Amino acid sequence: MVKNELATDKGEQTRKQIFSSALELFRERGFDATTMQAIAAHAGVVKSAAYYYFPSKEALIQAYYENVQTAQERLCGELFNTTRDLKTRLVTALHSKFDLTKDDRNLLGVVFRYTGEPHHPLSCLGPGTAEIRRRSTQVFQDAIAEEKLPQDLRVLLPLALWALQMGLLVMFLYDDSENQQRTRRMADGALNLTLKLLGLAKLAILKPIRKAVLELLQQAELLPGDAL
Amino acid sequence: MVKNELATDKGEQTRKQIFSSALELFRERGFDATTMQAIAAHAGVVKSAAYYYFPSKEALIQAYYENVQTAQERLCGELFNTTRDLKTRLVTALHSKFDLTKDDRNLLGVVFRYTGEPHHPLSCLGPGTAEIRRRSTQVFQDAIAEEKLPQDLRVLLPLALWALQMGLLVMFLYDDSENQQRTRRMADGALNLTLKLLGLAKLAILKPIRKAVLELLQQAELLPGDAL
DNA sequence: TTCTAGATTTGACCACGTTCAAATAGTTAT
DNA sequence: ATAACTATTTGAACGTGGTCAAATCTAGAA
Repeated sequence: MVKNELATDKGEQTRKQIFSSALELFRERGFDATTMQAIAAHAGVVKSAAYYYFPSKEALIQAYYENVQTAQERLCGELFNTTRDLKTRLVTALHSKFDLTKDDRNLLGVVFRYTGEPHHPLSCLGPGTAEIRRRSTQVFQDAIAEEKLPQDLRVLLPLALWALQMGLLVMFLYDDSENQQRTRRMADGALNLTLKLLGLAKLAILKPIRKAVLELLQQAELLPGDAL
Repeated sequence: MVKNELATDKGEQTRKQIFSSALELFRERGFDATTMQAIAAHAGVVKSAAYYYFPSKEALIQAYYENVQTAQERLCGELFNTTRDLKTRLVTALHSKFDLTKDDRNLLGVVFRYTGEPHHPLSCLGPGTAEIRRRSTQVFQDAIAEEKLPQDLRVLLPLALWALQMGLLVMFLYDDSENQQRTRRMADGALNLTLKLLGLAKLAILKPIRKAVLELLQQAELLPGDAL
């Protein structure tokens, strides 16, 4: 995302210093209460050095989220190699993101800051974040890869699951129940429901519904490329 | 929301001046490019006067959104008095918000800025905005008021429609099609689908699904008070 | 070694959102 | 009219995110 092009070894070190200082301070004091000056000082550099590596304070959060995504891919990748059970796969896909971020909910919230501003480079639905969105969706695509499914569902499901995850993530941020049990139960419930509906999807009576949904999403340009 | 308690007449005038100056400049230059200094100057006061009436720059957007909400309530209220047709009512409820904000999409986006930060006073899902959320939901409650519906749906539907509206609003912000046709078609399609599903809801085979959904939302504390 | 081009680091600086204590205007009671 | 109290207005100041041109460092070529 930022300065990930080839950099000098020393540069890479500095970048890591700044990043981990930022994380530490964000966790300790919260995002807004942490100044770039403090981050830089903690990393042993001057403020403008931080801006050499990260274009903005929020970009540090973006980098954090990319790390989380990478970790999720690793976790899920391992599990997908060892079990073929669809439900286990999906449950893991969802819960892994919760597990990875449960202690950083205040950081995570910042990811959503520019949701409503399409032109902002960090808009979580904008073109600037398309790649990480693709990766996020890919996890679900991998999760259902082994299933026998009609082609349309093969496209639709990962998208729907990604959307579900986004929604649950917001819920996760607001969830004040112990260890966010509420959100986790919701995730499980939503998955069960999805699987149940998946079983029902072939029913004749639901055929027109399913077709209608698909057409709707198609004309909304939500299906193929990266409209959203 | 802000300083709506009794104020002097002159104070009220000043407040209006500042608010309309803000709107004008936001529309002209965009939210971020407009400085509080500029707003105040345009309103003929000094910068800190603006802060006497609005606690932050974003609070001006909040005030804008409240105005939109009020306008929607008026529009829908009128229509609900003249037609009993459910679809017309729901279509109006959705489209009115689009119509009212179509020229202010860049302003509208700011409303979502603190979606991921529950403790921020302007978090669009937080306690600080509960009242406007209630009003927003009330419109849909009014829209379906005349229908014969089981009690659970009477609670569930307005909530679902409010959520639909929020989702569509985000889509609306990203929609670069002429006059946001795409989002509008999506809204109509989603409504059709909802009505179709409503017709199907009594079907025996769907009974367990419906029950499952309800239980899920219940345990997520999404139904009654203002958990979210 | 010296030169050069690029990567990195620096400190000075700016713009803007926000705060605040003090000044002023308005209103009400005596 | 005066005093007392509140609502409003003001200007000065602060902190922070971000920019920039210049300085320094690094590594390879001559």
